[in-house]
Amino acid sequence: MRKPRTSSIQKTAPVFAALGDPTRLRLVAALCAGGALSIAQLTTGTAVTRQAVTKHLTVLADAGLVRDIRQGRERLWELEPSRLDEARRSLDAIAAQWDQALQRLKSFVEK
Amino acid sequence: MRKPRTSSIQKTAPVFAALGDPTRLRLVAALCAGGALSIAQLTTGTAVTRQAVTKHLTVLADAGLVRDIRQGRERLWELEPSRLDEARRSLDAIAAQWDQALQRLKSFVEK
DNA sequence: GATACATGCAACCATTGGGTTGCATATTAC
DNA sequence: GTAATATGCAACCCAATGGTTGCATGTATC
Repeated sequence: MRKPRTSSIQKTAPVFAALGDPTRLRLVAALCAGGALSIAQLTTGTAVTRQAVTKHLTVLADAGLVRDIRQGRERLWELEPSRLDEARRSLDAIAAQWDQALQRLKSFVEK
Repeated sequence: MRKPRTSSIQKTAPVFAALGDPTRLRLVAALCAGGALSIAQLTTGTAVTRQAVTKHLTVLADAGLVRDIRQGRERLWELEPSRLDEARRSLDAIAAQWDQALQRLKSFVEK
């Protein structure tokens, strides 16, 4: 396994940016739990408008985190498994990198 | 261990937002590798201004990811271990949640 | 004390972002 | 066909963001 270079880690910025909003994070959580959901379903119980939800969904889609499937007059949204898995791996990589830094900091304090 | 509720996961949004910028991600990576660095050090080799770097550092600081220590005429920046560890755990939690969703999606396909 | 270095502060600018409202269009359901 | 539902499109608004430049201030250094 190749040590992650800075440049590759930087490619995760868009994913982080997409997740860096409470509303979008809520949408992802809902899709995690609820499978494929329509815009209307994702809107009910929210403080924001349907249009706002739509916008957030397109942002998530641009980051490759979700995908839409047309079904009749509905537009269902679901998680994008491959990209989500990729993002998950990025998180793991960063977590590992942080772990190293934390180790280093800790050993420095104890020195 | 208590199952993560949506509300608790949403608290990680600011951290994601802070990391959702290539420049800031680069700064975090630099601090991961380089320990405590001055603003000037963090600026050299960058396309942006020293002021821009300063702004990004305050954003990271607001998210609790970095901390500054004054040393003479320099202002050194380093990772905030506790908060970083907390963020790391959040990432792990989300990753676990995603794993569940991925499992569910996969088993659905194979059904 | 004068000079160089590291940073702070403030104003300013253009773009993006999150959100809304209003109206048009497709797709069921009756 | 008509009514109801689900969504699309576009314009608009305001606040936040990422960035700059110019100048002031603190701190070493000689």
